[in-house]
Amino acid sequence: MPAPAPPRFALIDGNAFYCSAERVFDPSLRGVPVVVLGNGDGCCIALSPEAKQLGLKIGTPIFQVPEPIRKQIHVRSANFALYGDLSARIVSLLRELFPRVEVYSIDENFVDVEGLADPFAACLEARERILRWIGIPCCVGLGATRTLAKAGNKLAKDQSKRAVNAGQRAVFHATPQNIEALAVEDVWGVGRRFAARLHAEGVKTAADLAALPAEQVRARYGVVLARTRMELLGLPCSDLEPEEPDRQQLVVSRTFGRDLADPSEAIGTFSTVACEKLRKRGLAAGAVWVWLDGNPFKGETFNASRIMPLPFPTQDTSAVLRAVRVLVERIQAQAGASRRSSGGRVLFKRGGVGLTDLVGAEQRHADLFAGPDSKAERAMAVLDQINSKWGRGTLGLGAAGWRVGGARPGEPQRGAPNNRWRPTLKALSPCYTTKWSDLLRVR
DNA sequence: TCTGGGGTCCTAGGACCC
DNA sequence: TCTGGGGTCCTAGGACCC
Repeated sequence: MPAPAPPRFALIDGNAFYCSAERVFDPSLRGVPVVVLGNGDGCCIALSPEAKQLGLKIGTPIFQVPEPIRKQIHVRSANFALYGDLSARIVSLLRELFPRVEVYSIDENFVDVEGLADPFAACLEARERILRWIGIPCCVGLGATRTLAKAGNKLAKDQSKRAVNAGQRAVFHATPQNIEALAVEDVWGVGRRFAARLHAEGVKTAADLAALPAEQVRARYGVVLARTRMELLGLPCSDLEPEEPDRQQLVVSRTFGRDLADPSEAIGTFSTVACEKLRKRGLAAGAVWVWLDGNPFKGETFNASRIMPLPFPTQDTSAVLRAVRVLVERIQAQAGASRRSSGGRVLFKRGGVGLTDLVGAEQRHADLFAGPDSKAERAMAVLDQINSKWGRGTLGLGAAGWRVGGARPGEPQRGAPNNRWRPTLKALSPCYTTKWSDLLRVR
């Protein structure tokens, strides 16, 4: 058998990242089952190993967890400001150690290990530093392709779980010859649908997928999976992308705290947040869309979306809000019409705003009639400055001046009084690293 | 009572144009 | 009334990712 190709890529991934992040500043959470809940304290979105051992699954609504189990777990509301900050610290640490780093997600980074004398040792060292300096335990996968590095990462997680010497075993070099232990559904690029079809064909492991004829994969599953198969064989079809590509769209959506007959305030707030993100990235939106869904858990299957092109790509919240108001009214009219015969009305459970046809704000060509409205956009810049200094929601527009960020228990609700659509968070940890008021006190 | 949020890419089919 | 090929753009739907 030929010697496996040396690894070119490594994937460094924080273990149960949100749970580990909560543990960094709260030692009482270490060694005990920790669960982090998503929007409105709805579903479990992260589980510590101890929580997984209790049989909890990602995505389970917390109210479905049996009471005896719930008594044993420590629950936190998702605190993305904290997680994002710790993630950025990991990235800057990695940039000191490796020539190229691709930020793949909040808890995963690909790095370039090509040409290193001892890639395995380099990754072990990176893992050790992240653990010691930032406090997040990681696993590392190495491979000749990004797909193999991903596979190695999963195998490293599996073997370090059982190992006595967890540090050493948290790094795994995956090769086309040693991936038979990886279930095909755990291959990067194989989701639920493909996994079911592959199983039906008798393809159970990553090695089985790699062994399928190329044409067969191409014909039955498309080019994406065909590339995945190539990468499992050690033939690279993709490289690192150290530069973040320009966004194509920007979405803000939520499940409402309760069912709403009139979701316009909530949608207005999402629009405000979306526009803040837009300006932060130096982008302008050429079109706006809105969608609203009923509550499928109560048998309400209504859902609809509407899009509106803007006369000129804009960064101006008030221009977006004007479009959004029309779109919401149109969807409400459609919902009303669909219920007129039955005499009922539609209650909405979930909705969102999308900004699309994004362009760089500086790349827009001036248009005498359509804009940009530079006066309005300067006003937006001032608004952003004030909100970044005093906190999101300090200042807003009349049509949407209510608060979005997670208020903690006891914190007064700023903004419009009628914001009951927003779920309250019961167990939000302090923003230890991003808010002066939440700095840890040592005494 | 309470059921996550934010993205990308590919493909097929239709409209439209030459 | 019948008859063509080829290109592009757009959209909707389906698959995937974290």
